[in-house]
Amino acid sequence: MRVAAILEAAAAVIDEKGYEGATMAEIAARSETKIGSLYRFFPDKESLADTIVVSARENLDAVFDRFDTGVSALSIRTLTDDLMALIFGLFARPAFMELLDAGQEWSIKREEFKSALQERVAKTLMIHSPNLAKKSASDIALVVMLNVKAVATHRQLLPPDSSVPEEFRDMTWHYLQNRLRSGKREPRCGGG
Amino acid sequence: MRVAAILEAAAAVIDEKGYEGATMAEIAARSETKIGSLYRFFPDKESLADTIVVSARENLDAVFDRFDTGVSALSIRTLTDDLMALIFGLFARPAFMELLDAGQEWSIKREEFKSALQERVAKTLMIHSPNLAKKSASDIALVVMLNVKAVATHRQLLPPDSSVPEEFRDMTWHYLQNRLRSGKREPRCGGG
Amino acid sequence: MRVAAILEAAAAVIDEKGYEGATMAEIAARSETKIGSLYRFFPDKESLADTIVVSARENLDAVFDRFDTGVSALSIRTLTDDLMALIFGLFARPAFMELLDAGQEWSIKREEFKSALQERVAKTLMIHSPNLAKKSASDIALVVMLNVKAVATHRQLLPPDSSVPEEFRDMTWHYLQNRLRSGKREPRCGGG
Amino acid sequence: MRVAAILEAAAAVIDEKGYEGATMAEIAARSETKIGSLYRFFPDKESLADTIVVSARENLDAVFDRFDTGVSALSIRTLTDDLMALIFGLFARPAFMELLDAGQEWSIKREEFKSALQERVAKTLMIHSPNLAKKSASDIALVVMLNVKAVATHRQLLPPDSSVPEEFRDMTWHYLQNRLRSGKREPRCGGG
DNA sequence: TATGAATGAGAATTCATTCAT
DNA sequence: TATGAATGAATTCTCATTCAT
Repeated sequence: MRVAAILEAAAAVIDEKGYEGATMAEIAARSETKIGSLYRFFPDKESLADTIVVSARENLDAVFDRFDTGVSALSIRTLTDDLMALIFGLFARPAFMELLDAGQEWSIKREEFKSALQERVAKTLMIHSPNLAKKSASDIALVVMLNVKAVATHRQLLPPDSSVPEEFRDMTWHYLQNRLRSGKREPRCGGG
Repeated sequence: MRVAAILEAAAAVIDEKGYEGATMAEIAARSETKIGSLYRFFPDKESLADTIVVSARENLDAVFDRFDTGVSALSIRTLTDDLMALIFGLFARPAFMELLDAGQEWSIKREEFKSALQERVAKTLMIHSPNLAKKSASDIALVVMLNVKAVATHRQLLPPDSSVPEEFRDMTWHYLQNRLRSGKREPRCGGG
Repeated sequence: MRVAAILEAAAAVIDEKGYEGATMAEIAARSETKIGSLYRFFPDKESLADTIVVSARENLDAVFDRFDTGVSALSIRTLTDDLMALIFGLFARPAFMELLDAGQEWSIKREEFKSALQERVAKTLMIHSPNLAKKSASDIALVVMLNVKAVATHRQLLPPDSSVPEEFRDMTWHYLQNRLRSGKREPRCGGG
Repeated sequence: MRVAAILEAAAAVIDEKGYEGATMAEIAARSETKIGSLYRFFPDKESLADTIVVSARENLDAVFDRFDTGVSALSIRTLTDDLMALIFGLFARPAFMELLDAGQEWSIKREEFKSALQERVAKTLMIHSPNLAKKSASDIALVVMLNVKAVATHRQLLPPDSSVPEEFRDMTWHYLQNRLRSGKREPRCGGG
C-alpha cells in the first residue's frame, strides 16, 4: 500500500527532524512517492500527521478491550510490564511523541487521542483496582503514559544495553504498587 | 546586558512557537534589538540556541556545588523534592525541552549539557549515598531528569490544580528510596 | 450528448470561478464525465474554452439570419430591445465575458467570434437602416455589444430590482435613434 | 520609489495576463525587484492588488472635490466629456477593470472603491442637476462608470484612430441630456 | 475505448542571513 | 559600530495533462 509507505516514511522523517523540520519533499522521496502523488493521498502536511495519530487511535479500543479482559488477574508487576508494553506498542515512535506534544495550532485529533488513551489506561487501572477513585485513576494513568513516553523518546539516545528502560519499569511498578493498594490499607514502606 | 535580553526573548519565543517556529526577526523585536545587532552577538540561529543551553550549563557546576554541600544530611524525601526543584529550575522552560530533545542535526553542545547534568545529578546521588555504583547513579540520574522533564513539558497542558506534579514527586521519591537504600540492606517493600 | 454536458459544466464552473480558477477536475465532476474522457473530447483546457466560444459562433449565423428576416419593420425601440436580448442570449453567461475579454495569450477563435458578432450586428443595423455606412455600422455594433456586455457582466452585482439594465436599454435606444436616423434627414439634436 | 515601480509593473502584468495569470515572479522581474523584496513591500498578492485600487481611491475625493467646484456651470456636453475623462484618468488601465470586476473571494476594498466612485459621480450629477433624485443619480452614475469602463477595457483592442471612444462619449452625452433634464420638462433634443 | 492514478513544473510565500551605508 | 533593506533558497501546495491498464 502506497499510503502505508508514506506513513512509514513520514514517521521516520518526523523521528529524525521533528514535525517542522520534516519536509513533504523528503517524505515523498523516502517513500519513493512523487510529490504530486503524496498530495493525492494527504491533502496537506497536517492531514498526514493527523493520520499517523488517528490510525493509532483506531486501534486503541480494540487493543484495550482485549487487554482489559484479563487484567483483574494480573499482579501489579505484570500489570505494569504489560501495560507499559501495550502503551509503548501504541506509539513507540518518537514521531508520535513529537506529534502528541506539538503546540496549540495543532489539530484537535491529537488531543482527542491523548484523552482517549488516558481514559482507557485509567479504566484499565480501575478494572484492576476497583476501589480506585476516578480522579486518581486518571492522574495515575497520565503518569504511566508519561513514563512510557520518556522511555520511548529517549530510546534512540540510549545504548542498546542500557538498563534505563528497566529502571522506568521498576519505578512505575513501585508507583503503581503504592497507588493501587492505597485503598487497601497496607503499610507504607519507607518515607525519607 | 543586551545578550541577556536576547536570550530571554529567544527563550520566550521558542516557548511559544518552538524552535522552527521562532523567527530571528521576532526574537530581535521582542528583545528590542535590531536584527543586525542580533547577528553581531549570535552569528546564526543555531548559535543562539546553543547559547541558551550553554548558559544554563555554565550555572550547572556552581549550582550543584552549592547543593552538594548539604546533600548528605538530607532525607530522601527532601533530597527528592530539592533535587527535582533544582533541575526544574535549570530548565523549566518549554524552550529548554524543545532544544534538548531536538534531533541529530543539532549541535553537540546540547548533548554535552545533558551529559554534564546527568553526571552532576549522579555525583549528587553518590554523595548522598556513597555505596551507589557509578553506573547505577548515572542511570538513576537520568530517570530523575526525565521525570522532571515530563512534568516540565506537560506543565502547560495540565490544569493549575492538577496533582500530577505531586504524583511525579511522590513516584520519584519512592523510586529513590528504593534505589538509594538498596545498597544499605533495608527491606524491599511491595512485590506484585 | 457528452460534449454538451461538458460545455455546460465548463461554462458553469467558469461562471463561478473564472477561467483560471476553473479546474478540469471540477468540470469533469460537474458534467459527470471522467477526467480521462474529458481529455478525449478536449485535448486541453484552452480547446474547451475555444469550443465554448466556437459553439456560440456556430449559432450566430442561424440566429441572426432569422432575426434579420423581420428587422426592417421594427421600430428603433423594438430593434433595440430585441437586438440586445438576442446578443444577451448569445453570451449571457459571465463565463462568456471572461473568455471574450481574456488577454493575448488566448486563441484567435475568440477574436474571430467577436468580429463575427460585430459584423452580424452591423449587418442587421444596415438592413434596418440601409443608408448607414459600413464603417459606422461596425462602430455602432460594437457600442451595442459592449452595452450588452456591461449589463451582463454586472448582472450579478446588481440588486434584482435594479433599474440599471433598463437604463442601458434606454440609453442604447436613444443612441440608436440618433445614429440610425442620422442618414435620414431628421433633426440632429446636439453635436455629433 | 521601489513601491511605485512595483505597482506599475503589477498593473502592466495584470493588464496583460489578468490577475490570476499574473505571477509575483514576473511582477518582480518586470519591476527589477527581487522576489524577497517584493514581499517586503506587499505581504501577499492580494495586498498588491488592493494597493492598486486603494491608491486610486485616495485620489478620489480630492479629484472630485476639485471637479465639483465648477460643475454647475458646465453644459451637459462638457460635463459628459470632462466627467468621463476624469473617471477614465482614475482607472484607465485594464488592470483596474480586472481588479474591480473580480469575483467574490476578493477584498472588500474593491467594493468600497466602486461604491465610493459611484457615490462621488452621483454627487457630481446632483450638483449639476439639483432636481435629480438620489436613486436616479446613483443609477446614472453607474451607467456612466460602466461606459467609461467599456472604453477603457477595449482600448487596446481598438485601432488607434477608432471612433468608438467618440461614440461612447456621444452616447453618454445623449443619455445624460435625457436623464438630467427629465426633471426640467424641456424638449427632447438640443445641445447642452 | 474508457479510466483515474501518477506526474512534475510552477505558483505563492517565508525567513535566515548579508552587507552597504 | 549599528542598522535594516535586500536577497534567494527552500517550502508547501496545485492542477493540467499523460498513459498504463
